[in-house]
Amino acid sequence: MTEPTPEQIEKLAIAFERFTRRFKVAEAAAVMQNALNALDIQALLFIDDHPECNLGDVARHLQVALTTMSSSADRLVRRDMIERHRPEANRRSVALTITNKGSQAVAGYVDGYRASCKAMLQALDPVDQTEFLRLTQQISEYDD
Amino acid sequence: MTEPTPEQIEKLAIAFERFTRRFKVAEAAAVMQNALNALDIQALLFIDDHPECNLGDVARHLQVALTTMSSSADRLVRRDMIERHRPEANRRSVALTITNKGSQAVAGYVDGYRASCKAMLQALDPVDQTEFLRLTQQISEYDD
DNA sequence: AGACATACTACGAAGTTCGTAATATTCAAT
DNA sequence: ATTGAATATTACGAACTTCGTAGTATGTCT
Repeated sequence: MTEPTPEQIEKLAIAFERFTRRFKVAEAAAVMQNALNALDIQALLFIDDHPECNLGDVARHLQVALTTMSSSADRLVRRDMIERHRPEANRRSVALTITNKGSQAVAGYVDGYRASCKAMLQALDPVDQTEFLRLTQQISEYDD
Repeated sequence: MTEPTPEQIEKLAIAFERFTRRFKVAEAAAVMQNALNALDIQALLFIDDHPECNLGDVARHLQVALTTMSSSADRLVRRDMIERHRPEANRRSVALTITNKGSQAVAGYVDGYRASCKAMLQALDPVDQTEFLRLTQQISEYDD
């Protein structure tokens, strides 16, 4: 692994700052659409991916206090996005599952995210598209 | 300008999700360090880039209500990160300038951001580094 | 059964956002 | 020079979010 030059890092920082703005805008739009805040959306995405997970799991993943997650769950339940229920196996915990309405919200968010990804790829010609994809994957798999 | 395939989009979405997490963590760390919230940090970055700017400029750029920006400026002034003063040219407005302490906070944030960029580039060999940089710049310049 | 750990909820304090209204200043006519 | 409208910000308060403390219910271990 060779050290990237400061100039390269600088250029990447500028470019990255610019194209991640697109994603922030997309996320903000998703927030507006369902009147959910950023935390609640992230929680919903996690619950969608981890059915029957409990509050502690989500709080740990999102690095917020347990009570904060409890409030978030309250809001999501109130909006019919998720359901709480006590599993017989361990009745101290709550199992969180997504509802149809919650799934739709997730789908909406994911669509927005994909649209941003698509817009990025469309800036490139086909050869560069596959090249960019390869490099991006390599970076995402490289765990320091 | 060819349509990317759904598979490509899907793969990019997954990879992108993963490597942007690094930036979120870096930003969260910056927030912790100075006990500033995300809005205040973004405001500080803008003020650093636009000395003598006024509240409206910042509010418009960050897409928040003017009153929200006023509160943010209160907090930044209270923490000695910026200074407000009334320019003689137009005494209705306030000119915002960064202080030494504010500059240090910006430098800390920028360092964190660059470190993330560097970590990304280090996942690639030198040839791919320049290639990735080229593609990233091309995307950031497209449709702006 | 008792002691302790686990998983969550209730409540309240502190902080953030933003709408409404008020203030100060500038500009443009009259 | 004065009035009126436009501009730029601040004061205030309502609604909401986060999180710490304390409490409840359940599980585990001896």
